[in-house]
Amino acid sequence: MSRRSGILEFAVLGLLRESPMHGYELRKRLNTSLGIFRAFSYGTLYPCLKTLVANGWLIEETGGEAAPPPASGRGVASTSSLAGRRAKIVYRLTAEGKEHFEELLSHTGPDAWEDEHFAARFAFFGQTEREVRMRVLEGRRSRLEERLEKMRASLARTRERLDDYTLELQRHGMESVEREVRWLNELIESERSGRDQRRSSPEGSTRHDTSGETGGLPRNRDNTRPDPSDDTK
Amino acid sequence: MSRRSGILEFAVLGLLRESPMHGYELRKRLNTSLGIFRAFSYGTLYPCLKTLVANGWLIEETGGEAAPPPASGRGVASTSSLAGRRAKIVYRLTAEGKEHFEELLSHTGPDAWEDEHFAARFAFFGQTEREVRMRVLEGRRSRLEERLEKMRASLARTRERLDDYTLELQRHGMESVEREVRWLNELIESERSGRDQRRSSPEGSTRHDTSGETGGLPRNRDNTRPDPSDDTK
DNA sequence: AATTTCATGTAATTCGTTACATGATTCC
DNA sequence: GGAATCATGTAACGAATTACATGAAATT
Repeated sequence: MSRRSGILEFAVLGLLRESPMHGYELRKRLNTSLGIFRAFSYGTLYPCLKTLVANGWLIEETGGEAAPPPASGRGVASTSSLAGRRAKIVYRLTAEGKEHFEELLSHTGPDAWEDEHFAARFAFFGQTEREVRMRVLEGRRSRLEERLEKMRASLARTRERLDDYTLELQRHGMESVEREVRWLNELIESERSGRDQRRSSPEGSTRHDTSGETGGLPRNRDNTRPDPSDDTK
Repeated sequence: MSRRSGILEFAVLGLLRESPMHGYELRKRLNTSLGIFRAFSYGTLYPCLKTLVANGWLIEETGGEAAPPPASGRGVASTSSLAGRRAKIVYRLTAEGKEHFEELLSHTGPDAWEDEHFAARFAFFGQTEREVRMRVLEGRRSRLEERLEKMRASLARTRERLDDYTLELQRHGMESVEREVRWLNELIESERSGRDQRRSSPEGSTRHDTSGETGGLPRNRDNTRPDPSDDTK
């Protein structure tokens, strides 16, 4: 069976949906373009790709002609077409894969509000139905509000017994969560007022500049860990 | 050898240093008092405790293995069945354990600036030498600044190709990191001004006033609340 | 009396990393 | 021709979770 990672599977499917890629590039996109994801290692990625192929969500397209059974008629010639470099194994989403991804997109389990999961969901909001986006945002918010409740309670209970540093750490942690809640509030407000009803095409952006004041933070801790095989190094 | 979790080991040692406890309580402290820690499960905690005992850093104190262990005379031994009642096991730090913990406290490897590790270190700053605190805070800060650099680069590189949501996620992530940097700056400033408040000779007596932080951390506000139980699950 | 909370554990499983191998291509 | 980077994998291990199993104490 292939109860693979969930988040990795989801992200891979989502990225490949935009365009076919080989493993190496995929990993880079995972770490940079979707900055939220922690750096998955090849030891994780490649086996996952195999599983996805085995499930029929992906097919491999080898660029090399050495293989006699290239069954599927693919028009992608080994050279020329792809900007200068030629990859060994290009993964492409199958129809079933696409279907599976859509299904994952619309399925909102209570998993979807957890830190990493939420970030992954959010990263593909461009492909997500508005209704689902709402559910995810609101789910996340109430998850955080729960968390806040506990933190407040704990703080009240232990206030006297702790030293300044511990207290400060808790205070800071709580503030972070509060910020994320505010951020979510703004996003939800945006969705409601119908900011952009988008479709999957990456069109121009209505960016408000990066110095915007939409305080808060989703990706709290554990983002990227140092990685031996890290890019941009 | 037991290259156990590192952070769990560290936290357990640190908590037990303050006072002996049994496993169940330990876990609660891990989740609440030191709110930063993700909720370790019993499946993680108990085996870890065993390892620590095996290493000689802890000893188990069962209700008293001699004959009459009931502590305060109570309905003991009602279970006619032998084997003694299943007693609480209180763990106490041994001298070696204490020594080991001090060693961990003063050792600053590049691990120490990683997210979870850092939080654990910070939580025990009360027991930590000022000099070491400085190293950890500054190490953490430069780790984050590195991170920011990468994020900025990535953002600049991909700005055009991404949709609004992805961009927003990245923006938000960056802001979070920036915010933590500012926090660290304040803390570092506090440490600096807290040191040698009175008549500072660079050396002199190395009194460590672990409790009365003259520098003063940013104070926090009141949150009074009663509260029933809590448990992260 | 029944339920909840306290308390301790184990086995199987999931998720992911490190370290190791290998080779092709590009840049200097 | 040698280094760096691109590219793909595997085996061994690591850390932590879940689900299971047990039982005592306190509450209702």
